[in-house]
Amino acid sequence: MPAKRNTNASSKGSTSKRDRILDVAEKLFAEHGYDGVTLRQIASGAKVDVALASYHFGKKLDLFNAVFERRSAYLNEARHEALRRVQEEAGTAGPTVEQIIEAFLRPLELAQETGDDGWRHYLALVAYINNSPYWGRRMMSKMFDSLVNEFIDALRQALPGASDTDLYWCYHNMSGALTLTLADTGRIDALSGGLCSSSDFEAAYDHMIPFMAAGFRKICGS
Amino acid sequence: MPAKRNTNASSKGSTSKRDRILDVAEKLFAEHGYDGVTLRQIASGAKVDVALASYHFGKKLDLFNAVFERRSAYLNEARHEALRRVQEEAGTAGPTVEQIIEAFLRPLELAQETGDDGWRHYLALVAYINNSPYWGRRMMSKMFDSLVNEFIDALRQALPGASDTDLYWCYHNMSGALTLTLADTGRIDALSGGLCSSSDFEAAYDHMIPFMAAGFRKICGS
DNA sequence: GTCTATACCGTGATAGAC
DNA sequence: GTCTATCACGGTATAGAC
Repeated sequence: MPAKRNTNASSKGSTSKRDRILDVAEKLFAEHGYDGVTLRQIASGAKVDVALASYHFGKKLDLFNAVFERRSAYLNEARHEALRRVQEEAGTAGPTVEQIIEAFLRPLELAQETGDDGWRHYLALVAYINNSPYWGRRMMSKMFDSLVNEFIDALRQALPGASDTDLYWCYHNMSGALTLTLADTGRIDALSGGLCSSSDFEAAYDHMIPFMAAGFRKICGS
Repeated sequence: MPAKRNTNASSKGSTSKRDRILDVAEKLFAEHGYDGVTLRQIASGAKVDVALASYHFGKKLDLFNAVFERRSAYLNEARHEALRRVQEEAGTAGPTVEQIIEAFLRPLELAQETGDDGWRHYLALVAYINNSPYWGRRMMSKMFDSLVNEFIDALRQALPGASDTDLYWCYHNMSGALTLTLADTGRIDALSGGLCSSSDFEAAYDHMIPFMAAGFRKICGS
């Protein structure tokens, strides 16, 4: 799951300055939030002049939006496609809850494991935004509501008789667990005394998918 | 679940300036994060001079820590007590997964519903910190690991044969869902077209508790 | 001890010269 | 595209009022 341009961190010399600004901004915004990062830190990390970020993107907020939007189309497409595939395979019966959740989540794991750190940082940034009362309200719906509602539609079909409020609350639970996974805070490492690692995305999703499916069935099952 | 001093927002005139600083800082840090708030905004909101925060708390970071710590002892005690109570009621058989999770989560709902906005803001701040790669690493363990491990011990007993890695990953899922609930971002409101509200904490926990119990049983069940 | 006024000095975003 | 200047704002120290 590569981005369109070369976003491999190991080849910084060959990426355009514009892309380097986006890469560094992505990483820093993900770790420190919007206000925790200065344009000077971004410029310094990208080895460009302070003013170049403004030249390419305008205001700091515009750069923030540019980072958030850069990978969104690709990601939405990958998840949409994953859902379409399980629906096609399942035929008229429709896919199971597990299959739908798998289609919702696995593309994220794949992105995190491409070896392109950019995807890890990007998804940590999505986690930051989704969990923020300030940014979440402003930025999540435009970018993700359409895709999420596709999945909720599929779940509604797989769980006949489920009320919409139950479906949305179950989605909320899944979204929260996913958000904390994307944030990759190292918390589970400390809590478990090193037994688990928040960077072990395979383990995270392997546990998340059946866990969430069971939760959905419990609340929304017939 | 009142704080020791008067933290009712409606009686600002009667609270000490020191407490007003904590109250305003709590609210602003929860919404905008550490770097998104200036001492001047806090002072202005509390209707005190800029220098007073430094006088009482020292550096900005010390104020941040003071806010984070102010309600933690009370909260940990309430949750510890809730666990102790279900354990006592259950006797030697030990409490069920549902009872343990209920003890873990309900005290938070109660705090959010006291009518004291301070508790809502405080818990949103905990959500901000827990989901932050930067702050989560630095602040969560010291404050919450001891309590969380009590609950994990109880769950280990209620789910004999469960591996510790499974238990920790299940806890991670629950913690993520809880974190997003505490953050109170209004996301579910927009997504559901107003059908659900992230401020409807009763609905949130009523859906969360059986959902999480089912997830734990699925992953850790015998 | 509690609190305010003010000053200091570094740093931030951004505009404009080149 | 780059460099520099600007000017507001940030955290914090200090002096002293009550």
